[in-house]
Amino acid sequence: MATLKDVAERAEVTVTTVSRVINNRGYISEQTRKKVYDVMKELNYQPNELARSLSMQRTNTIGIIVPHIVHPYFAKLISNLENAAANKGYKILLCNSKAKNEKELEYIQMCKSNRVSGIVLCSRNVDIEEMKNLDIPVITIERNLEAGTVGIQCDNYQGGCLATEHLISLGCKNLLHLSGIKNENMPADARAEGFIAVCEKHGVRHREVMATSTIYNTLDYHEHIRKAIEEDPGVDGIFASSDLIAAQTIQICAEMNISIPGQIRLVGFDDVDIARLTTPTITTIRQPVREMAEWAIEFIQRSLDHEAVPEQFKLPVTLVKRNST
Amino acid sequence: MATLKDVAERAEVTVTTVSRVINNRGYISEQTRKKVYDVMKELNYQPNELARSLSMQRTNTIGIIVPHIVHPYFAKLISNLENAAANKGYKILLCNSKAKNEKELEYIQMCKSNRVSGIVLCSRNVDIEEMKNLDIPVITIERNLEAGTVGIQCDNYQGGCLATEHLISLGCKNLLHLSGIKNENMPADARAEGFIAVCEKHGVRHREVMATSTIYNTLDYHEHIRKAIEEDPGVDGIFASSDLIAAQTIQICAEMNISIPGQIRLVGFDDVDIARLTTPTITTIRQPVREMAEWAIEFIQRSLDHEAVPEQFKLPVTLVKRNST
DNA sequence: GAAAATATGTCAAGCGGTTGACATGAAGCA
DNA sequence: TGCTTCATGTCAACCGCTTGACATATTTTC
Repeated sequence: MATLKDVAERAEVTVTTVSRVINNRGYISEQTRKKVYDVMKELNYQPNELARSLSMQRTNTIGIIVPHIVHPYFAKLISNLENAAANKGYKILLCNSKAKNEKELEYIQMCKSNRVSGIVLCSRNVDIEEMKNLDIPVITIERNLEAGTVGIQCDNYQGGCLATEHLISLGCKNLLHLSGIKNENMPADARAEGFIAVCEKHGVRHREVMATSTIYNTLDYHEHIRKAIEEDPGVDGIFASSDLIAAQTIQICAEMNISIPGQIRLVGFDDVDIARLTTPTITTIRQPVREMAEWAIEFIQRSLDHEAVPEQFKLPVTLVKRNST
Repeated sequence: MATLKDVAERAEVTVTTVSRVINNRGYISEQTRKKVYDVMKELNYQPNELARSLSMQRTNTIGIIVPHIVHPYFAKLISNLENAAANKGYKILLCNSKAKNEKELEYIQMCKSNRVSGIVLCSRNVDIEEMKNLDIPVITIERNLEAGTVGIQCDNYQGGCLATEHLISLGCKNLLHLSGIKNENMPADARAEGFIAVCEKHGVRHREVMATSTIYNTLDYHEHIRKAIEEDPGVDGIFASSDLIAAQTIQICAEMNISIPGQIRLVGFDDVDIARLTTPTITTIRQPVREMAEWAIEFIQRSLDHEAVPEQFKLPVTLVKRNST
C-alpha cells in the first residue's frame, strides 16, 4: 500500500507538504494541493489511521458495550449510536458482553488497549473500581454507575407512572407489572416504583412479578408470563417493562384465549420496532433513544475537550397509544 | 498511561525482555515472567494496540458493513459475526451504510485506512471496480459480487422451493409471493425462482409482488401488503421473503379479518426472533446464520494465511414449522 | 569438559505519520 | 527598498511497540 512518502516522491514535494495538504495546516498553493490530491488518487492512497492515531495520541473510535445485540432495544440503541458517532467522524468498536462480568472487563481492557476516545457502556456488572484508573470517558446508558462517570437514562419513574395512569384511566382495577431483573445498577427498577406509586395513589389492586437473570439472558419470558397470569386470573391490565415482554404477553394471552385489549389491556416499554409488528400493536412508553445516543456521543466529545458534563442526565418519556389498550 | 518502557524500567529489565514476555517469544524464566506480569498489573499497563498493529503490520479488526442495524436479520447477523470474531480474537468495526452507495464506499475506505484484517460486506451497491485494488479480503453475505471476492449465501432457491412445497402440501391453490426488492446483486431473488418453479411444477396458480426500494429503506411494507392482498382476495397461501414482511402480513390480515392459518397460510424467511414473537408464530425458512457468520470469519482468516477459499459458498436452509401454516 | 540450551541484555531500525524549528525564495505593497 | 505574507523545503524527534543481530552469562546434558 502506498505511504505518505510514496505520495511525496511522486508529487515531487516533501512529506511535510503532503501532511500539510492532508491536515490542512500551514500555507499551501492551490497548485500543489491539486497535484498532491491527484497523486493520492493515482496511487489509491489512504492514510494509515493507525500511524496517525499513534502519532496524534488520539483515535476517533468509540467503544460500545452491550449485553445483547439481537435484543431490539439494544439493536436500536446501537443503530442510533452508530449514526450519531458517524455524524461526528467517529467509528464504532462493537462489543457484546452477553451480560457477563468477565466479558465486560475483557472488553473494557480491549477498548483501552485500542485507545478508544470513549466508551458507551450499556451493560454493567463491573466493579466500579475497574473504571477508576481508566483515563477514558465512560458514558452509561440506562445503567447506574456512581464513580464519576456520566449516566444517561430516560425518566423510568415517569414512564412507570404514565403507563399505570393510562391503564387506570381506561378502567383497569387489577394491575400486574411484569418487571425485568432486579438490579441496583439498573434504573429500570424505577418503572416498578412509578407503577406502585400510582396504583397506591388510586387505591388500585396491584402486583409485581420479577424475572430471573436466566430468563433475561435467553430473552424467553413465555413460561414466566403464563405463570404470572395463571396465578391471578382476574388481571385486567398489564404493564410490561419492555416491548419484548409485552409481545410475549400477547402470545400467551392468545394461547389462553384472553383478548387484548378486550379482557386485558397491555402497555409495554421502549417503543422498539416489535411494538409495531405484533397483533395488536403495543401501546408503549417511548424512550427517546435517538436523543440519548446523540447526547452520549456529545458528552464523550465534551469530556475529551475537558468541558463539564452532567453526572446524571435524564430524558423524558412519552406514551404512545396503539391497539393493545 | 504506562508504556512498555515504564514497565521495563520498573521491572529492571529491558523492553526487549518485556516484549518477549508479552508475545511469548524466546527464552524467559518463570521468575522474570512473573516479575514483569506483576509490574504490568501494578502500573495497570495495557499494551497500545495501535503501536502494536502499526509495527506488526496487522490488526485484529474486522469491518462489518450492513444496510440496517435494527432490521432483525442484520441484528442477528451482526451478533453472530461479533461472536465468531471474538472467539478468534478479532474485534468488530461496525458500519451502517443505510443501503446508500456513497456511504458504502466511504466505509470501505475507512476500513482500509484502519487496516482491517477483512471486511464482511452485507450491503452492496458499490461498483466492483472499487473492490479490486483493495488488498483486503472481502467476504459478502447474501450478496453477489463476482470480482474475486468470497460470497456466502444460504440456498435461497431451495428455501423458495421448501416454502412453496409446504404451502401446496397443505392444500393451497392460489399462492402469493411477497418478494423483496429486485436486484441482480441479491441472491434472495432465487427465492422467487424456487417459488415459481414449484408452482409451475404442481400447476398451482401463483403471483409475485415485488417491493420498491423506498419500502425496503423504511422497512414498512404494510400498505404494500394490503394492496397485494386486495388485488386478489382469493389468495390462500403467502410466501413472504422475510419474517419482517410476514409479521406485517399477519397484522394486515388481522385488520382485514382474514384468519391465519385458517384462510391464508403464511410462510416467512430468515427465522429471526420476531418469527417467534408474533401471534400466530411464523412458519419460516431458517437461514443458518450462525454457520454463515462462522464461515465468514474463517474465510477471512484463510485469506490472510493465503489459503484457498471458495468463490461461492452455499449453505442449506430448513423449514421451521410454526403456527402460521 | 565441551557443546547445547536457556536466560537476558544492548543496540537500533522500522512501522507511517505528525509536528516544531528553521531556512529560503517569491510575490505584494507601502 | 524593505517588510510582510505566502509557499515550500530540510531535518529530525516522537508516538509505542516489534524484531533481528549479536553478545554474554549461567545451566544442562551427554
